[in-house]
Amino acid sequence: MSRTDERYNVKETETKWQQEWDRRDSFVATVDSSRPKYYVLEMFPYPSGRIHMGHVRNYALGDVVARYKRARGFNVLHPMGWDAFGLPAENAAIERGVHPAKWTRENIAAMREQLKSMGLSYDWGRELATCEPEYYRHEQKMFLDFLKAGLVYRKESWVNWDPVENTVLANEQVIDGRGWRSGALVEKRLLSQWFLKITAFADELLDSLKTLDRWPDRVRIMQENWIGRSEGARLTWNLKGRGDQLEIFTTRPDTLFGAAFLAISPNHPLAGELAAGNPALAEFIAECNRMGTSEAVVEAAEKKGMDTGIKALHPLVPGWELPVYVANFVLMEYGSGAIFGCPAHDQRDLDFARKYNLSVKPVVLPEGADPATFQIGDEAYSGDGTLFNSGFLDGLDVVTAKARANDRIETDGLGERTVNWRLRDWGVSRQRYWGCPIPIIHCDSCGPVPVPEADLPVRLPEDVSFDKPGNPLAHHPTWKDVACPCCGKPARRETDTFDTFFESSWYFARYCSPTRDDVAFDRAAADYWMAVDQYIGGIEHAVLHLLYSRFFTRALKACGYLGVSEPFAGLLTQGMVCHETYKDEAGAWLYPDEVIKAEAGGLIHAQTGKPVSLGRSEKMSKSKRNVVDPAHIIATYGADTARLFMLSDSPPERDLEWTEAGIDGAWRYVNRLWRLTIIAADTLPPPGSVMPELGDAATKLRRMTHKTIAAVAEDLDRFHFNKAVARIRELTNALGDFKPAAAGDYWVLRQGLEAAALLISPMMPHLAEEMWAELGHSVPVVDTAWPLADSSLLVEDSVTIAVQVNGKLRATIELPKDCDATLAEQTALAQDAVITAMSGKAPRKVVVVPNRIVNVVV
RNA sequence: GCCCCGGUGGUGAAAUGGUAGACACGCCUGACUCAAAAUCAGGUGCUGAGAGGCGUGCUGGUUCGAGUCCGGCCCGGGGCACCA
Repeated sequence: MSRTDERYNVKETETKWQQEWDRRDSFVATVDSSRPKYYVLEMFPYPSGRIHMGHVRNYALGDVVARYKRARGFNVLHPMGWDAFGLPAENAAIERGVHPAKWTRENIAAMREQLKSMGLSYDWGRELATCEPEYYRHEQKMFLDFLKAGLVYRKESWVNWDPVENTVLANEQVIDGRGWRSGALVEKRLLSQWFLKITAFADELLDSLKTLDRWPDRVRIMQENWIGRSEGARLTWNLKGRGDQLEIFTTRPDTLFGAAFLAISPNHPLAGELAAGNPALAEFIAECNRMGTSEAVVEAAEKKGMDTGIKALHPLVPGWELPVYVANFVLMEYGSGAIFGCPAHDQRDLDFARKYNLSVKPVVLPEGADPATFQIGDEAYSGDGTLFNSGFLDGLDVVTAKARANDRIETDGLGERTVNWRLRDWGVSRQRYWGCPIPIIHCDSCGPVPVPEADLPVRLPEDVSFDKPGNPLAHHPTWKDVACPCCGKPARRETDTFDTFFESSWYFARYCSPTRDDVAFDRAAADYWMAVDQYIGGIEHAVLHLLYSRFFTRALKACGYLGVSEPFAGLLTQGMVCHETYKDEAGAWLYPDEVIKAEAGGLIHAQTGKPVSLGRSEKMSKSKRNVVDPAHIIATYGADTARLFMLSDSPPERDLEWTEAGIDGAWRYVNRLWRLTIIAADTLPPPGSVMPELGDAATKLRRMTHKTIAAVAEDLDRFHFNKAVARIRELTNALGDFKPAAAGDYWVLRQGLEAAALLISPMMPHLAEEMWAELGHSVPVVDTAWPLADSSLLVEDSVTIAVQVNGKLRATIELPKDCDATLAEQTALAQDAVITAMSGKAPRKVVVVPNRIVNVVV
């Protein structure tokens, strides 16, 4: 059998190199202050049972960065672990009777094996799982330290309550206002819960966004909007016939003379008080409270209100009385839970005013409008203009009017300027079992008391049952019974656990010293490795996870744990992996491998032969069955093929469409590179031999090789992985077309193949190793430096310049690089096509952009 | 509802305001083969016989020149604080 008939044995090759990297400890990271460090991190997975294509994409991206930086001489830290607490484990326990701990640990074991088959360059010695006491003991300590530092407090807050299951529901478990399992109408309930003072860092979290110059702009904008700093005023209104007052927050004090009503949140204390003597109002508030706690639901609901009958007295105009409404769109969490409405200049207020027949008085006149006739129709006017109908504010622009109104509010003692934040403190209590126990003991005499540090960790008991609804920790027979650490009397443990965002807010730092039992972080290791140089994960985490981590890092710094403020210096957000959807005649979703193409065209069911309808491409999800199992793809085509496809077609930020054709194409490329290598291997001069004299074709190929080396590095530096792959494919095509004859040809061919192997190695590490070995190298790619381009081979001496007439392309001309503009202009004007297009007219203007374009304007 | 992002050939996509469609998939034609697969060679935005014309979701603007910048809209996606 000739070598050209040899098949690339994927399984054998991939296993062989994975074992070899393992044997060499290639990816074990150690602190080495003599080398520049580079910390690459992909968002760790929730151990749901099997890896999905989203994981494959995320980890393929991370591995390219890790291997590339490694080859470029960085001391790379690239760890992996498990975000192992969470609701799905409890759902599995309820639905299938498996203990969350068992379910989670088995899932981790299965997924670890799947990840290992991908050939990722992880330092597996640093693996962690957040559900183990060795991990969560440290966050219990952190919580107690935050408590000491004044960053923790307790307050009442609303939860979704399922009255049938007697359980708190997550927002995703509330569907159309009903519990997902019970179907019962959900109620809001107040519970006493623990909060972290993220708002103490609001200013800093906002300002520091500016320093995160390697984050996508859109993520920074989203965080900025989420934090939501707004300048305005607190303003007190007297209530007619009552001794008390109502405090509102407004960002538009300039529109005070256009006020039509006041509105308070259904959860405002005043609303509660009034409801006591007003059954209709009580029912309205109850209706609002049936909406659940989700802001999306509240905001999307029809805007409704109810007049309380109370009148508020306008603070600037004596005798002016305004109605006070309870309105479902006013959030108790924002500002003071009360607003004034100016319908003319706020769309939501306008809709409300039209609905309840309230007056609409414009007070800001757009430029050019006539004050005598200007009216508000269906659209509120929120732009700039000149104040009118506004007493002492008349004639001012909006910015000045705001300042003047605020001055008046302050001098008259009606209120004061204030900065309000949309950001709310982080409620971390969860009434769940599968999470980290909150290290607090409740004593009737002493109140909430921290668990003494010597008693940490508070371990999650594993002998629990899920037979009864509610939190198993709460009805465990003995676990919660303890003596009060202060007074020794019988007391109860806190049965709430932490929000699982708690664990993911510091795991990145734990990787620096994952085996230290005594402390969360070895300070020297954390100082060396932190911050994460490149963090990679889904855009869905743009706000919450990333903001909590930024806050947590600051809180840890304040408590002396760490030296950095920002955890992630660089961020890459990847798009989703999508697939077409299929339905059978009955409308049931079908898996892609149940569907085949019919000979007559169209799609049919593989078994039944019945027609299948094709739906649009959507994010892969179990519920729609449009999933492809990575394990199956890796077993069939190998990890390199799967990785290449993930990287080659779409840019990382964009959604990726998974197709059979795409994976086939990647597979063919793997074989093509392999064949190219083995056919040539025996004919080439030995590695490292001196360059012979080169002919024209060889010189051309050599230039292309060097250009590719330069371009790929540039593409990888900017995470343009798809372009890097395209360039390597171009080089591959050139190598395939090249017919070597002279000694120099073979030398250049070797150089080209070696470059191809090294350049593709971050994407397809196994194939690259195999090619490299075939080319006669004994030191593996993993220990070989990244190739460098010879810059003298990158410059061209001539360029193709486009010639336009009135912006339309009419010709292209070949000219020496950086040639004189006059030469470019004259050559352009001499072109037949240009002369024709000018149809005898004289050029009015000629725009010459050196080395690019000549545009003749006639 | 609010915030953010995206929309370019049959498909995934390239393109510092400067030749739209690099690279690939698919398809078509040919070579090899008894045949198929694989492989190799050529073609492939739409339209037109051709010269040419038209083309980056729609619409208006800025510019010598717009996929790229600005305004308005349509469609799709992410997030909205207890999914992770």
